[in-house]
Amino acid sequence: MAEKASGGVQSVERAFELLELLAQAGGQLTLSELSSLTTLPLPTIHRLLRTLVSLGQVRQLPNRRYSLGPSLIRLGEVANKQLGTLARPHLKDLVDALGESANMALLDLDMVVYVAQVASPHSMRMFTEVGRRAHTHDTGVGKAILAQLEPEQVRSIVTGAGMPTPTPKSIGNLADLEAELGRIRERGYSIDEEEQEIGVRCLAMAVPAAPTPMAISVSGPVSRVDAAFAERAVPLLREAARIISEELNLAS
Amino acid sequence: MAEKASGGVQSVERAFELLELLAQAGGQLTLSELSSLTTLPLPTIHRLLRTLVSLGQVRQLPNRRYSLGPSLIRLGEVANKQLGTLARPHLKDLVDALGESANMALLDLDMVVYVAQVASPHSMRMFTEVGRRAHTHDTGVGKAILAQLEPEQVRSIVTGAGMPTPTPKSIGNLADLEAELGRIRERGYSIDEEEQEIGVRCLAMAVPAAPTPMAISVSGPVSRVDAAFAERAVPLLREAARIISEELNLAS
DNA sequence: GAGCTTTTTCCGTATTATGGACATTATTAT
DNA sequence: ATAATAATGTCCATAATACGGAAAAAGCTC
Repeated sequence: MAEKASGGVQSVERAFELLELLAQAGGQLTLSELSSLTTLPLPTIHRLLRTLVSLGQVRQLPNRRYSLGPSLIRLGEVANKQLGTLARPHLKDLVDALGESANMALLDLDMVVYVAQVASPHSMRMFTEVGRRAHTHDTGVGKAILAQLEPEQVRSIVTGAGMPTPTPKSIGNLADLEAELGRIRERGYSIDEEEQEIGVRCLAMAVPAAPTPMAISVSGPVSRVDAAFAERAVPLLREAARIISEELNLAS
Repeated sequence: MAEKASGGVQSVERAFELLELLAQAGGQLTLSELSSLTTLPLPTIHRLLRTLVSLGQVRQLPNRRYSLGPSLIRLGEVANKQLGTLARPHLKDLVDALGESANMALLDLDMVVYVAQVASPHSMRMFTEVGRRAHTHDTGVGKAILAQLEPEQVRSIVTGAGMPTPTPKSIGNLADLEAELGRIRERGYSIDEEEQEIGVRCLAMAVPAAPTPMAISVSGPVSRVDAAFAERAVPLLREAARIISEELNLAS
């Protein structure tokens, strides 16, 4: 058993390998397709899948294809809440230092979903409901995440979700978006320049080496979130993203 | 190893047992707390958790507590999409038979989230965005789900999420909600009687024996979704819920 | 700093998971 | 409709993994 080098329980590692392959396929795979994507022998794949089916983590369809099962949904939800719990102290640090609302969002298929927010103490402040979904192309967190992905992935995501233009400043086509992502990569952070909502500016940064693409941001009215604010905010965003990354990757 | 009766891979079953315990705890557990909730010996728990930590499915916090890890989020998202895919043909059957929009939602911590919709062919129709979250107390699917839960769970959910009253017909307190849930249990299905939106009525039914609480519904304007409609819709909703339940529980 | 509790590691071995061979089922070609 | 082929599922001897009691290490409380 050649891969016995990680020191973990082999069957558990193999089971999650299969779950990841199903997730990456974005849907369903046959036994043979799984077999072509892994070095595991067919009887081993079959036995592990059968176990996962009996646990509800995988389903076998009438056409014999396998897909991720509904029991993973609740695990994902709780994990999502945990992520918010992890992020909140760091977002609070950002709010304490900068005075504007701080958020965390992660990529959910072809949209971003907000998983944590700490609101600014200002009476006039950005408030983003946790659980709210938004497009990637016209949000700071969305663009920060897209900037980390391969061009084909970016195309697939924005084609899937569409590119509505809620404000005159919204990016509405792929070419402009790709150019903007290039600028984001150079600059190291993204800016939502009133693209989602007139009067609101947002600075965002992806969390490096995250197990699922995610980003953090600070946002507020353009009158406060100006160039001087950006100068103070960017190093703090970078540091918060780094710390979150570190916490996510502890003991791995 | 006394539980070797399921025929599956024991380590995989044990690993998911631990993940479920962490999920049920809603957050974090120590090794000792886990040990008190399972019959597994400490070294076994430790080895399995270490494997899960190395895979990113579990995180160990600086205070040595364990929590669900971020890698489960993406698995949950893909599983969620799969659920929508599974549901859609059955929702379409409902729309074909009844002419009104059909939806599926599931409980996501203390809210419901819509995972699938097939819209009515009418120009005037209910449209619910997939991914949208809503309260449980003022939606048909939410109340159908709550009616399946223990009273303490219901209390916890609606206390956590709050009970806003978007219309004059919305239920705004726990006592009225509990009475309503009693009526739903008797009737076998729930009704959103313009509680979420004036002019809209919704009939919903929980999916029995679902791995995560979920419900399906049909909804439309009160002028069309009347008593005669209900008489036709209820048996079809029940049948669709049964079929979805069956598909979810295949080979388990 | 001592004592107690909890977590982590060790390691001999019992038992499980393995995977090649083969059986069964489904699909495709004729 | 039938035969051939491909894919899936099962069997079982055995290799090697995962097990769990014991002990060591680490953390917490007083």
